[in-house]
Amino acid sequence: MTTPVRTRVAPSPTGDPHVGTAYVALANYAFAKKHGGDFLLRIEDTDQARSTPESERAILAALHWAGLSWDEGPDVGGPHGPYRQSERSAIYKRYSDELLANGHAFRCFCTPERLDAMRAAQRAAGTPQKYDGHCLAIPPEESERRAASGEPYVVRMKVPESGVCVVHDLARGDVPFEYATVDMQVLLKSDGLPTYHLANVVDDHLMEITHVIRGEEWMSSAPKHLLLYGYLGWEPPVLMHLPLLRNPDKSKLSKRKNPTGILFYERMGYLPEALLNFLGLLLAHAPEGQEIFGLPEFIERLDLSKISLGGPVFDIGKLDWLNGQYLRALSTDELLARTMAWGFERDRLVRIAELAQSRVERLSDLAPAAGFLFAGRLAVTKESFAGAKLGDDEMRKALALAMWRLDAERAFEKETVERVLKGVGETLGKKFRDLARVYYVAMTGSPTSLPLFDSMELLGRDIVRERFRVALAAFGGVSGKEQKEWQALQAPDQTNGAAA
RNA sequence: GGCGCCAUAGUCUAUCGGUUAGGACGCCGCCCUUUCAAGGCGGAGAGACGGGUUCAACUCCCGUUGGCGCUACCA
Repeated sequence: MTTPVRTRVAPSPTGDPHVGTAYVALANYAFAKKHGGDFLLRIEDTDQARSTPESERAILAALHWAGLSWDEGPDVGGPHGPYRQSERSAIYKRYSDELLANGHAFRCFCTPERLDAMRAAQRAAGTPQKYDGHCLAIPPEESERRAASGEPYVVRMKVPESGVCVVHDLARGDVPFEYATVDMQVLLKSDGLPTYHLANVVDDHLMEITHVIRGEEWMSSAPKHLLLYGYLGWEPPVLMHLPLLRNPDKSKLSKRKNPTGILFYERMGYLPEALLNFLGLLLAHAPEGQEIFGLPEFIERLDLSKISLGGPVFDIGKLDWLNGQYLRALSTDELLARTMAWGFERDRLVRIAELAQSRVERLSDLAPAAGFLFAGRLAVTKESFAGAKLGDDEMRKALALAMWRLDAERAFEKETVERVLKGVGETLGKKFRDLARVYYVAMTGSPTSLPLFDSMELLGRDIVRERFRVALAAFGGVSGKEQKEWQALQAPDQTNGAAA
């Protein structure tokens, strides 16, 4: 081993921490450790519109909760920083300029409208959809002049017109791609920030990443990346594409069909070591039995070149079994300590007691009244909703809109919940009073319970989302068509005072 | 549509030319047990299809079908 192995996970902070991120992180972490190398975490926040600091914090916290740690990263620092791409703009610009100067890239002044029209025409003609090279013909001087005059442009990479790019994948072997099918990817957006492709290649090189282990969705951009390494005169890392986690119906794991948030599993009461073990099972399987193992053993048995390439279904049933095994292996003291830390902290108990106090007549009433706050999924059926003043479709709509709109909120305090739920009432033209019963049943399992908004805050976003999903499923779910129609329903205007 | 990846039971997988195709989850049954779990024991259940290559194919090759991904100034 001449150069030390270095791997990384590079999440984009655009949403809730995803189990897929933990899966990729685990593979990278274990691979690096197996070879005595370093694992680092980099934040890919070049999408200004969608990236948020809250999401970044949540992702780091969730990965730490899962039991993963990194040698370098935005929170722990390191010699190759900064580890947040938004803080590295000048670096990308420099290489973009170099590519421009070398003639490996060119400025493209095409408007979004022209590109749309171009794609529409290509679709109609049935030809491959890719950039047509319109701005390739612009002479360098003119390109310079137009850029200097302030005309908006992007930088695109050039791609050979013919020939084949062979991608060496650690698990799949050689995968050939015709250059003719590779698009002239945008490297630098008109806002001056890089796209994933440029930032990724530059950072992986500068951070001395030796093995890029990432999701299979990147497979088809590998030729672009390899081309960039070549243009920049750099040695490309070893590539390895991991199969994607799937829903039970084999589609790519999505939160519409499944809980995908790491924090959901935490709130459901899964142990991090069980979740990691479960993910590890999808990456390295023991020939004979022995499915329960910790990180050290996992590192030892991992062999990415032998990984099973079919996308594995994220089988929650198996996770349940595994988690049960871990729970039973705990001493009673440990089990109790873990349970207390998980959902019975004193502060939380105090809040619950405050909510319940006016509703109890005996001390024995308290635990039953608050039970739903300590449960995971509720056993609600369509019958649970009987007695509401709304029709089935109205209830489904009320449930679905609340779920989607809550998803879109950054915060999850009771005020947020109240505003959103009441807003749904306005949208539907219903008194919130009539909607409330539906929400009570979905959230607490009963039409009468502790105050709704406080309870939802206490439950937390992940459990709330799952309860909405379960309630909706009890009604048969929402069709794709309905989803489109309903999401188009105007949310109450924030300017009309509701937010004040 | 184009390009690419993938294909063993419902699910996760072992096998790397010669096996009664092994294990785990789930399911079913039995045992244990005041119930229910847990635990123990047992059972049902798989090589997508069609061609090759070979003495021999789940395993290698080709095709078909199916699933998935990519096809953005998102990652």
